[in-house]
Order: sequence, then structure tokens, then C-alpha cells
Amino acid sequence: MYGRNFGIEEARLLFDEMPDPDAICWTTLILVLTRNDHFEEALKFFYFMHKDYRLVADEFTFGAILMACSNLGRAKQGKQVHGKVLMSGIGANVFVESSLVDMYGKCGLVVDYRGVFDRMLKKNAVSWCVLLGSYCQNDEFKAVLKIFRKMEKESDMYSFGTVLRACAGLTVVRQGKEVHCQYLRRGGWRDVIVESALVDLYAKCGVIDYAQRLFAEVRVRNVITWNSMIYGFTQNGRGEEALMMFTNMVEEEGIMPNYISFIGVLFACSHISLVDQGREYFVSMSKEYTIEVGIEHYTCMVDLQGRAGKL
DNA sequence: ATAGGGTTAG
Repeated sequence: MYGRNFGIEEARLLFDEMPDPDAICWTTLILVLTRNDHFEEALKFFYFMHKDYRLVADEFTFGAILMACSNLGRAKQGKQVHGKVLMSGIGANVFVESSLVDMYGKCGLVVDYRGVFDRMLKKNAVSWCVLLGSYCQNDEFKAVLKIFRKMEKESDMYSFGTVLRACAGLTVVRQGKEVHCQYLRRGGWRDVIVESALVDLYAKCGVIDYAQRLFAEVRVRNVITWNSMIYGFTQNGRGEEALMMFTNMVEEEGIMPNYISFIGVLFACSHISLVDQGREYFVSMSKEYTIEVGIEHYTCMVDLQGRAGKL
């Protein structure tokens, strides 16, 4: 109950009070941690449970631990967990196997995720979606489209974000439109993830005005939707509008920009030679927004000042 | 008590 409502501390305290927590209690705590993005801690507790308390992990435990490995990109640990899964005799569980595919996919191990997927006896929409996601994460966009075309009932609405991302990666606007239509035909409607992917797709394909019209119709926008639009203007040589979008996002909508927002903003400044304003944005990143300045931002600043003759 | 989707410099 606390874990589902961001009460990680409360969940921890209650767990510590338990006189003799069994494997289900431990697993519940691990699930709370993964659900709230505390992946390192989740792994720590797993090893604790396993090594110090000799409790037996089940499919729920392994699912959560594999999720932690996926999100941390820990291939080595993930493989070890895979070994434990095989030894435990619950290898043929659709949750665990889908998590394994996802783990190998997010770690970039193409042979492994394909191998696990091919050997799965039972597959469902999530398994197929994870496979698409794995190919997409490894820039195998053509494979994503090929598999998606062969899928019918196996796919559900979750697949569309990934497939649209693949179309954007290939800048194939015609196929992107087809997928867009298919999404609508299947009753897709007002999904912030799909709509963000659509804005990005059309912007990347150069149909920026259409992207803008679509963006205007979106009801629920989050920072990623805005980033897609901001970066879309930047990519299409419309830096002023990119900066206007950024201002709108922050001042009108009160949405906090993130690391990626500033890549679009600084790159926009570089394109329209706004050196001083670019510097101000660069400084405000850490001062006003407490966002860590990364290599991409420094690169934009080098570009910005280099283009302006300030070698 | 369980798994999956979207934004990123040169």
C-alpha cells in the first residue's frame, strides 16, 4: 500500500519492524523499491535475502530483480540472475522470460534476447512488445517494422510508441503515417506517449507544421511532448520558435525542463547565433533548475561560440 | 506481490 503511493520510507520502516519476514515479505519490499526506481537498493536487498537469509526467490522476486538489472544496464548481474532462474526451475514463466528479454535488450545483448524469446513456450502481447523494444533500443529499426508487420493479435496498444520511434529513426514518413492510421483505427486516442512519438516522427521527417498542428491538439502534454516539439523546431531551422516553446512550457504550463530540454534549447541558440542568451540558458540550467550539465550541453556551447567566431 | 511504449549534441 505504501509502495504504490510513494511511501517508500514508510514501507521500509514497517518491513524493519516485522519479526520474521518470509520470502514474500522480502519480495514485496523489493517490488516497492523497483516500482519507485530504487534499483540499486532492490539488488542489495535481493542479495541480502538470498545470501544472508537463505530465502528462496520465486517468479515475483526474479521478475523484480531482472527489472532492476534492465534499468541499470547490468548485463553481468542479469546473466547471473538468469542462471539462478534456470536452476530454480521456474524458467518457463511468461513474466520472468519477458523480463529476461527486456534485460538483455536494454543491455544491448542481441543474441541473448532473441535466443530467450525464440525459446519461450508461452508468449503474450507483453513479450512481443518487449521484443520490439529490444530491437528498437539497439537501433534495429527495420527489424522493428518487419516484426510489427507480421504481428497481428500479438500486438496491443503499447507497441505503437516503439513502432513510431522506429519510423522516426528511419525517417520514413509514409510508413509512419500508416502506423498512425492503424493506431487510430484500433481506437487509439489521447495517449501522451504515442502523441509525443508522433510529434517527434513528423518533426524528424520535416513536416514540422503538421507536427505543430498535432501538438496543438494534444490535451495532456508532459516534458517529453514539449521536448519533441522544441527539438523539432530546432532540427528544422526554426530556433526562435523552439525558444518560444521552451518559455511557454516553463512559464505558462509550469512544466520543469529536464536534461534533454536544454540540449534542444542550446542547440537552437547555436543555430540562430544567440551567444549571450545561450550562455544565460547554460548558467540557468544548474542555478535555476538544478540540472546537471552534461557533455551534450558543453558540446552545444562549443558549437555556439565557435560558430559565433569566439574560438 | 509480478513484465512492456515516447524526447538527447557534433
